[in-house]
Amino acid sequence: MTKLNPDQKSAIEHDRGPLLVLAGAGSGKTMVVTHRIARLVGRGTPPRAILAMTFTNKAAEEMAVRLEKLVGPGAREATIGTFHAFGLRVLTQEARALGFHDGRFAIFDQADQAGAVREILRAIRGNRKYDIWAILSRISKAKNEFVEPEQFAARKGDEYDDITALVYPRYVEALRSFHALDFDDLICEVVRLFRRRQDVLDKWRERYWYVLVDEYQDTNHAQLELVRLMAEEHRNICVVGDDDQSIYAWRGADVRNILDFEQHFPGAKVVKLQNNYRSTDAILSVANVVIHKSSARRHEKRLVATRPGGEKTQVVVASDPEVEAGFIADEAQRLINDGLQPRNVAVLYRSNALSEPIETAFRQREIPVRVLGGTQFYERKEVKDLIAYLRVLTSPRDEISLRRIINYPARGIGPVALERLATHALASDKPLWNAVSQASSISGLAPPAVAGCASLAGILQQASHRLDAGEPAADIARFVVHDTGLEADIAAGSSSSQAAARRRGNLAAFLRVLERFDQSGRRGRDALGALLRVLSLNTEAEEKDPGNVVTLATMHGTKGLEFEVVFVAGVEEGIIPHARTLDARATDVDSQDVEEERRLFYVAVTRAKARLYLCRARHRSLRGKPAPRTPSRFLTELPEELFDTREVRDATPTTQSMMDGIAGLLAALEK
DNA sequence: GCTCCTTGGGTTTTT
DNA sequence: CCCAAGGAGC
Repeated sequence: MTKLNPDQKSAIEHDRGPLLVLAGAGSGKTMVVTHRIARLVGRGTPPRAILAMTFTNKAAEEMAVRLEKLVGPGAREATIGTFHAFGLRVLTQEARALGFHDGRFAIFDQADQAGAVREILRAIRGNRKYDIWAILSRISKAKNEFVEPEQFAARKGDEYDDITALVYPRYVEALRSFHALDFDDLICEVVRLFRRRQDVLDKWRERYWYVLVDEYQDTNHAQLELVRLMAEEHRNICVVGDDDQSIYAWRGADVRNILDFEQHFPGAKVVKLQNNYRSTDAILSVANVVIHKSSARRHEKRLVATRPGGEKTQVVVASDPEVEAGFIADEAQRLINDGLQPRNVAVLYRSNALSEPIETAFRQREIPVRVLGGTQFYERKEVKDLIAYLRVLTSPRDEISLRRIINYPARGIGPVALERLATHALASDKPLWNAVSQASSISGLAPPAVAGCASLAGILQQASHRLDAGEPAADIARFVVHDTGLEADIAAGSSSSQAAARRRGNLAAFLRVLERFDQSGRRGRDALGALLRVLSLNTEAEEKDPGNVVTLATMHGTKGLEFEVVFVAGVEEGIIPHARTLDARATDVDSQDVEEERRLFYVAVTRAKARLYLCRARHRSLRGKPAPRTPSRFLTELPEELFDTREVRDATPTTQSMMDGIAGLLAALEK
């Protein structure tokens, strides 16, 4: 795509001052961003003065690679990364200004956050069971809007707001005492720091002359504030995004950021990229119908196809998910046999739980696939367990990690003993870890618990000495895995030898990550702690070269990607739109959620360049119970002339021969 | 008091 | 189908 259209040109050549690029799907967005940076560099801006923030690691990676192709190795001087990575970078460098004088803080992922809330709920002794995620989502929303616990409590709300008002202050306090930051803090704490320390803010402002934000529609309020602080002086802020692809409101994203950009940054230039270079007209017609039925407030725009004609969309109705998966794999196989590259095929679904039959169907046919997302590598239990041990080493105040491993593998420290340790820690105003390492001097602990504490403390202290002595992290991790009995527990605790092998494989993969870290020559507690923090942002597994394989992914997971052929599976009411957005009883819904589902479907449709299949099953078992399924409203809304429908039924030999048998019987009767 | 086993309840998307 | 709370043995 060497020829630029006038809109692309004006976005690239815009010089100074705020710029909003409304980049429709497939309109050459990444090209515009990278060319714009390249042009700045070409005209004398040093790459290190450029800050480009994205939303996902994948997008950052993509941008960095493409920029390097344009401007050469100098591009590496530019700061390109996710908002959270940038936040971590600032907080790490400014650790002293933050009160983490030793720099030994942990980053809490969602599981850790949930653990903290669970502890708090237990302490409150609520007689009711609460949905922890609903509470966390409210806390997160409040944090991102800089609503302090007191202000939150002063507001009136529903029952979940009430319980959140109780949990929120304790949650903030808990994280502080654990020396931990959650994902939201990585942004919010930077904003707070910049607001309170003009000198620090000035330093970072001077460093970055130009600020770019990709996928701007996905930013939340705190991110807007960060962008404002970084850019309000020189006002060289360029944001790129598409409100029609805003699909992260559930995570706090506020689409008003992109809708109101011109108010936030007066005098902004606005460029709309509406030429679509990706999809055929046939596919784009479907996309346009989907998005124009939206009732949400949007920037008015209409994608115009540059590829006329094209194959009609196929709507596929299968009897059940296995048949659906079988059809998709067979059809993919057929297209691949006709010369299509596997890497040009993707299968998209609403939630990871739907991937299983599809993955199985591809594997049965020996078509190579990669499954994006799913249980993230660093969230697998065995990996998290080992990480928890290492986090206790590098950040001993991280009580959530300590609680995770204090009695795993089992070493005699049961709930009662743990409670006693915690009480003792609280009374002496010391971290829980101190209580564990001095368990023998705590009265009222059962002998097995004392022994367990001694064993745990012994292992960790030995590991700690080795760490300080400069031993490689991988060796220390191997020591921990072996001496704690983690290794033995994997063998004993797995349901099958296959499962055990897989878990061992995950551990081995994590050890390889540590080995690579060791090879970089970095040693010691603080270096390992820094690695663990970076890893917690790096949720993608370590596969940089996927090879020539079919992609299986959630609709969220493929934003920004494109494929010749796209299958969307499970286009059923209750899946897309998801039941949770339709169910009034759900604790977190509002009416905008269905519109977000629509945009999500739109994102899925616009991934396809040449062929689009929208598949659904008539029956699907959810949670073990089989249930009849109806087509998604996004399907029934489509005018009939835009697609062809085909029905696929189970074609297993038994069914087939039964049909043959009946046909034969009928034929005989005819005579 | 701890561990194991059973039971029962709950499942979106991701930095 | 997988994790978290509850009940019986050591």
